[in-house]
Amino acid sequence: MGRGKIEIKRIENSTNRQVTFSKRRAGIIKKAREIGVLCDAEVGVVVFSSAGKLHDYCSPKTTLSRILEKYQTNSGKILWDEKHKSLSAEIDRVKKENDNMQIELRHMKGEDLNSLQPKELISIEEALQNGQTNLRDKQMEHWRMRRRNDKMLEDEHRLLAFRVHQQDVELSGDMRELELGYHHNRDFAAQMPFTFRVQPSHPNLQEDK
Amino acid sequence: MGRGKIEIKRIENSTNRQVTFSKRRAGIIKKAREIGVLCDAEVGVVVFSSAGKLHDYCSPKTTLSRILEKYQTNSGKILWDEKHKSLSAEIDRVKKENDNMQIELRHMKGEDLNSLQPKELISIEEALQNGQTNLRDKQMEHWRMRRRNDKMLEDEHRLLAFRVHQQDVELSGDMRELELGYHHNRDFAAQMPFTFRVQPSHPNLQEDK
DNA sequence: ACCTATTCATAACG
DNA sequence: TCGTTATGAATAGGT
Repeated sequence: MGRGKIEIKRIENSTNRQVTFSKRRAGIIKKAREIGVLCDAEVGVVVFSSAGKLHDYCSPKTTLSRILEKYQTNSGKILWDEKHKSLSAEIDRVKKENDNMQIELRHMKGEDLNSLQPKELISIEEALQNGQTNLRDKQMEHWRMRRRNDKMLEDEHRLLAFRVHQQDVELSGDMRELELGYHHNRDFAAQMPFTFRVQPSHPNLQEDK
Repeated sequence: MGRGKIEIKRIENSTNRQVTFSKRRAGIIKKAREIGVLCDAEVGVVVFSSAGKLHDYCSPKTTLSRILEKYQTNSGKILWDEKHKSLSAEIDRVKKENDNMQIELRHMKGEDLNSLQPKELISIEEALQNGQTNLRDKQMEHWRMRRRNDKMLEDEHRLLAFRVHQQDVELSGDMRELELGYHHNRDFAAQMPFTFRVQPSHPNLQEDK
């Protein structure tokens, strides 16, 4: 049907194939709808284009799930049971993995050791030792980083304190200059060392709490 | 298409309906097959007649199960029955449990510690310490038990050695008694203390090898 | 099931 | 993707 007869074989021209797909898909779904109405049938259609795009139809008053459930009941055939099996197998697999890990974890915590051989105990001991070593390294790292941060903070505080002090002095210098006509070439450097010795726990420089 | 146009509404005549169903069903399935070949598509069709009879088609090189699985993946729609849902939920649950355990286990082994806070590191440290304590207790217990077993074995060996010696003496006594007419009331007790001091590694008392 | 007049679906093209 | 159209396919009604 069409301007020429066509052979039923894969259409190589991709554009043509796509067009034909659209038209025929619409045709099938129309037919499905019609048979549903005319013959009071339940119909479900699922089509994937070669590009993987999904199209489906399902007669009204029902759902694909229900149709498939009915399919399963009526055909008595697999469909879901296969899926059931694979799901169950998956559960078993994961649970087993789970059990093994649980056992290992218990052993690491020093539980359920009664059934173990001395050799096995030794390998656990090694694992624990190893874990502890790694852990301590990490803690040391944290500690160092923290100290470094503290140090930087401390330095920063000193700098800030110095600047604040510098401004104070400058201001009061200006004030006096204004009020009393003082010269402003006072020696700030003389006051620097003092200010520069702010302690880490300087009460006036509280951090976020 | 036919000798007259028909309205798309339920065919009341049951015979007609049945005939039309058969014809159109065949038509749909033919079309499904054709679109599968022409357009390289995957197609699944399920039809129930009003009488409840099942008919289906599925493009070759696949199965309805697989198509439906793909359907579920692509549409996000759920066409699972309750049993599947619960199985899937179970899988998710167990997998999550699994992941958590894996993480804990890694931590115990001193791996993947970078993301942890010092506080968390400390609790892991405690767990490791605890595990080690328990483990050492158990090892100590093994050690003690082994010592105890050795001791018992040793005692048993002494006893056996004594009995063997006793029999030797008894036999040789009998022999002499037979051969030389000796009396058999010799004092075995005098030899007991000596025999009783068999060393643990007594060369003459090899166990099963 | 088969037949066939008729309607429908659609291939090719714009 | 959409509209048109010539043509082959599907099928309603009858046997």
